[in-house]
Amino acid sequence: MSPRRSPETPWPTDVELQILQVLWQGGPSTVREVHETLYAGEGAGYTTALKMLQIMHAKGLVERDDSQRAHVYKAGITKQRTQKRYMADMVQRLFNGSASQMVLHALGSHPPASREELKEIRTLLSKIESGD
Amino acid sequence: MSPRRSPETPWPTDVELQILQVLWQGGPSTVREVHETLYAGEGAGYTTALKMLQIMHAKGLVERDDSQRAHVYKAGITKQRTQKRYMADMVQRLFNGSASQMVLHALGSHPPASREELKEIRTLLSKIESGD
DNA sequence: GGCAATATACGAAATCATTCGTTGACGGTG
DNA sequence: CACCGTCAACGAATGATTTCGTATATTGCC
Repeated sequence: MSPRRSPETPWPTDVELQILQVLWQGGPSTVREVHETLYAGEGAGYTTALKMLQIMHAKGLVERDDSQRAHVYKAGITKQRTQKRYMADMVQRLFNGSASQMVLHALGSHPPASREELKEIRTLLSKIESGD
Repeated sequence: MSPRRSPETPWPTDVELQILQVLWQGGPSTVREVHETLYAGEGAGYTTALKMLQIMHAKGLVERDDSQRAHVYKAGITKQRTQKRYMADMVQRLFNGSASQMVLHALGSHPPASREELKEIRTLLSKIESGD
């Protein structure tokens, strides 16, 4: 009956997050594509990317289509959900659970560049203020 | 000429961050105090806390007064600066450098509880809008 | 069929974070 | 002085992450 309780994917590590970014950005990709995008020329070798994707598959962080010879991997968790998860964790661990404190920090350190962004934030604030 | 380039402290790990929280919260503390606060009854043993503080001292994450038998440790980095650093990193790695996107996420997932917080955010927005 | 290119799979090394056990020093109390 | 509790120091075990080398399978092509 509960709406959608995923089996709780583990936290992506740093490298895993980089790979997820590639998949979020470029969509389902082969190992080669991920490797080219992430380590173009420099960086880790092909088998490293392969191993990482295999590990991530075992963890449920990516899904795999192995119907072709070159398996195709796609993100197993959405960018949205991951962002939310990291945010919640950071709020808890670093801002004593106060999202507002974090927002103030964010706006103070990295003020929004565009007028549209400011407007978006104001709109959301109003929505919250009016009781959602 | 550059204003104040600290020798770039390494990122605190999870456990290290917990310890820093204790020091930020309770001020300079002995190993015993940190241990009691963090692992009261449950959790890691005393020597683990000691070892962690020694490691953190070697990394420059904490400072130490060893003039007494029970050494006194205090945070070597401020909470403010650490918050800012984590934020910047997260914005870069998870929000494509857009702080606004992160703010929207934060406000969407964890709306501010109090009216004061909302007001604070609005005030900061105005300040930003008026060209700082 | 045999070869070259490209793929997956697997195991192992290197590094780091975390935890603990043990040792030796210090300090107060009887 | 001898004892007991507390302390710092150190080394080592464990587990996770990341990297790579090697083995093996598949495909297309001559």
